[in-house]
Amino acid sequence: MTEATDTRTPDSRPTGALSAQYQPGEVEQRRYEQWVSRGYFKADETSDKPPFAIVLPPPNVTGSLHVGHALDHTIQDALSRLKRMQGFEVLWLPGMDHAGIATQNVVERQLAAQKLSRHDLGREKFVEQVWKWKAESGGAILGQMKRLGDSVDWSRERFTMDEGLSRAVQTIFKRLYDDELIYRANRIINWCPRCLTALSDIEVDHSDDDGELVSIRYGEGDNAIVVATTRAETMLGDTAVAVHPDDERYKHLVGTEVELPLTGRRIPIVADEHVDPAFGTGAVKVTPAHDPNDFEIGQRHDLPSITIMDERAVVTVPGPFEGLDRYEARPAVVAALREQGRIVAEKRPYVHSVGHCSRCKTTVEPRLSLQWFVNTTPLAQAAGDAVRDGRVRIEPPELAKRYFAWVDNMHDWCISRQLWWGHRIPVWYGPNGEIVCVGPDEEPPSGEGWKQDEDVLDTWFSSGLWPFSTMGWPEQTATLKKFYPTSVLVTGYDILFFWVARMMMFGLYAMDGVQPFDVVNLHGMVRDGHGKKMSKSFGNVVDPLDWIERYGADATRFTLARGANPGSDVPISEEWCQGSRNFANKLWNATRFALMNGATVEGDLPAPSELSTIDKWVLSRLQHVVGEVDEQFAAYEYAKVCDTLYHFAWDDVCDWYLELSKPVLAGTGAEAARTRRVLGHVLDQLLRLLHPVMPFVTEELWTVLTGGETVTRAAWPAVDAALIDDAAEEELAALQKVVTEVRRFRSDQGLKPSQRVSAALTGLGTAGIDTHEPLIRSLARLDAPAEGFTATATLAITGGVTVDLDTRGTIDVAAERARLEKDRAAAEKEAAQCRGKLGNEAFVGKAPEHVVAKIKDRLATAEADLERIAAALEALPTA
RNA sequence: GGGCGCGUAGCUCAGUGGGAGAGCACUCGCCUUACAAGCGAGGGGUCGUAGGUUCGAAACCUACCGCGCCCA
Repeated sequence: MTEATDTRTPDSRPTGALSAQYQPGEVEQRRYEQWVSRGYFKADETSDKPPFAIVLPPPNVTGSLHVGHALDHTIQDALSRLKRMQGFEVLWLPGMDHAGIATQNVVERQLAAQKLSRHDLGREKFVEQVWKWKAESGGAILGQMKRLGDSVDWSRERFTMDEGLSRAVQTIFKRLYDDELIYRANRIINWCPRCLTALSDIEVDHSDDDGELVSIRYGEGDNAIVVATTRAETMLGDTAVAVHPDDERYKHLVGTEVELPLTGRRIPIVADEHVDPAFGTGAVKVTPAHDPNDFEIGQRHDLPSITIMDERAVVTVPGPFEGLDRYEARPAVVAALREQGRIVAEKRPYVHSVGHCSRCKTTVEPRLSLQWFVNTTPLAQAAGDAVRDGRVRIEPPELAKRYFAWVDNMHDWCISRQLWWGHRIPVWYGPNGEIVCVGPDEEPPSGEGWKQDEDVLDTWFSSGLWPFSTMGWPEQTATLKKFYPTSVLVTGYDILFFWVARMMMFGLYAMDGVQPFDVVNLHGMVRDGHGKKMSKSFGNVVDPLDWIERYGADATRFTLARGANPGSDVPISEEWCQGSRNFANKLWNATRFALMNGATVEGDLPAPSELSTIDKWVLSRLQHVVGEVDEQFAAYEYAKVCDTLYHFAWDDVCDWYLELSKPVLAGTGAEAARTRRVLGHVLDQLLRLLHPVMPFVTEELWTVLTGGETVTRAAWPAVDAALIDDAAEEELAALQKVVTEVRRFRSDQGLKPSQRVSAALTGLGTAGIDTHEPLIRSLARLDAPAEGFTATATLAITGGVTVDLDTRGTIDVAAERARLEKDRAAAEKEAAQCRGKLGNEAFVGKAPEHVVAKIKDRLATAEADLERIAAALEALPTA
């Protein structure tokens, strides 16, 4: 891999030629190490430059770099590199999340392999074990980020469980507690019977699963009432039957009691607005301890709650079902009811929405238990207002609707987890029922009978503090002063609620109303080349490291960025990555060609008055491109940035400018010198523009081309309006038109590129391109008319140029006729369309003047074309 | 059930009132002295359907059909 590029020392101008192909592997590793060791990514809070800060969404310590990270990081890195070049003091702060349940599960699985549970070790030993795991196998992703080229400040790496962040967690917990925004209550919460912990609403994934719907008759005769349920076993904990108050069918039963089968208990029939009379029989069983809706009904009607299962979802009610798991108890209960003739109807399969633990996929069990909650009402209000009043901008703006839908209807947040890995809740319970919340600088109460709460906090509690806890909060650090609020938060729209809303709530609360970031830039999910979700079972998962290995980090990044249209998902495929690799190679070869031809960045750029039209044209195009890229970056339009640069580099620079410049570069005079300077300038600027997205190849080429130390710190190109030259652009368009038309003729005639053809060109002056005749001849492979020149074909080109060609009698008349007929059809269609519009009085009367003028122009062009085509057809020998 | 979004070339997507575009794929011709990971040329779309607004609709409005996502 190294033999390709090792002909020069890393920092100097080339001592030999660049290889014919770009080999990313060696370049990437060498450049990355150099960047870090030279401190290019270090942020300086004492700098006078304006700040630009991004905090990296902390990946899980258990994670490895997947393609979603690759997209997220590519965007953040592009922004960071752009801003560095634009003269900002950039902080991109890396770190990791301790990922409570996920990490604990990893270590528990390891223990299970040795037939051990965490309880065998005990809390202290277990947590020690987790730390050990973290030290040995955690954080693999950090090394992988380097492969991608992430320009993070490694000296500031943080971990949500490190000392400083733990202090931040305790500080904010205490504040919220003292402000009565944290409370403890017996509530129904989502419970994972496998992880044995509470889950917040967002840690539950819903899916439509096959189940059963069983209709059960409670009571006898006229008093009988039928209820339907997908979870028959919970009937053991029913404490009422509810019907809608206006439901005529049951009016006579409201207020009466009915016997609950299998238990002998008598339960009331209550009326509640919440019941949907149209669903099933219109009567529902009420199990307050095992269903969130039923819990609400229970509260309203003051019903008792009977817990019938333990934390592992095993039935605890004394009797025949005791000791059965919920899935064993369900058929057992149904069988017992059937024996009593109480099963009225059964529907299997019955598809309904079922909640699953987002970590282990186990079906969650709603469970009544004592947990800690955050009262989100005031916090969510502030989080919504910050976006409503424009202090925080969500990009793309359409996604703000989703954000509002969430923050404006937020439930209180269950923050306690029955885990051992995480921030332990800083609350102590005394022997006489005292409850003390301990702040970071306070000593916990000691003495007989005091015990700390056993639970830890939800992982998102600490990651919600990330934008300021990582900068040293609660201390008033220089870093916070310089870099808070952060500039942009880049993340996928899937964690808008998980994380963004939490950071908004905590940031505004902890930082006296100052938002944690000015802009939230949301991107989509990475999908395969057919827009399908990537999944292991489908076998379409892309490993970014694999692509980096085979195609290079730049190609991988370019592919991702090129697909990143605002608000929509990002499809990628290996073919497209190959295309990106090809693009990197194109840049490599263009630079190689330029160096071989003496391109330089020494000295001032010649004044436009001294330059050829070709040079003026490419400089003019460059100005437009710089302006477009600036606008596109400012609008977070990464796909468009890539597209603009791809076309400028490939079409304008490589296909036209380099080709047009070859004859000049072959010379040695002053004109050649000027073109070498322009070529050097254009490539220098192009490599700068591409650096944010393709950092490695641009660094390698730019340092070789310019002799500069690094492009990472080179100034971002600025538009020079004096170099915009409409006349040069028009002239080039006319030139391109002639060349393209001749090429088309040659191709249609089956003339090989090696076959020179004599031709006479007329009308170049009319088109304003008479000075370019030699260029046209070289690009279109046309020789000057020799003695005995006889035109066998005539090309009449829009703009007034005529090319008479002597094909030495080999003209394919049929092909030429077909070509001309096609052109005529197109021109006729165009002319008819224009005449139609201009003949429409309403159009001429109501359309804006410039639109009408444009149509008139088009008609004139089409008519002139028709005339020329007719003449050419006329002149064609009859077959 | 509630909300949001999307249907444009074979595939993936830009285009949001005034000549249907890109990348890839495809066809043809080329080892033209930077690059075959390349060069040149070309074919291909009644812009989901039906109405409406407008001088003019792929774009705006309404309905419908199909697909996706989020929430319950």
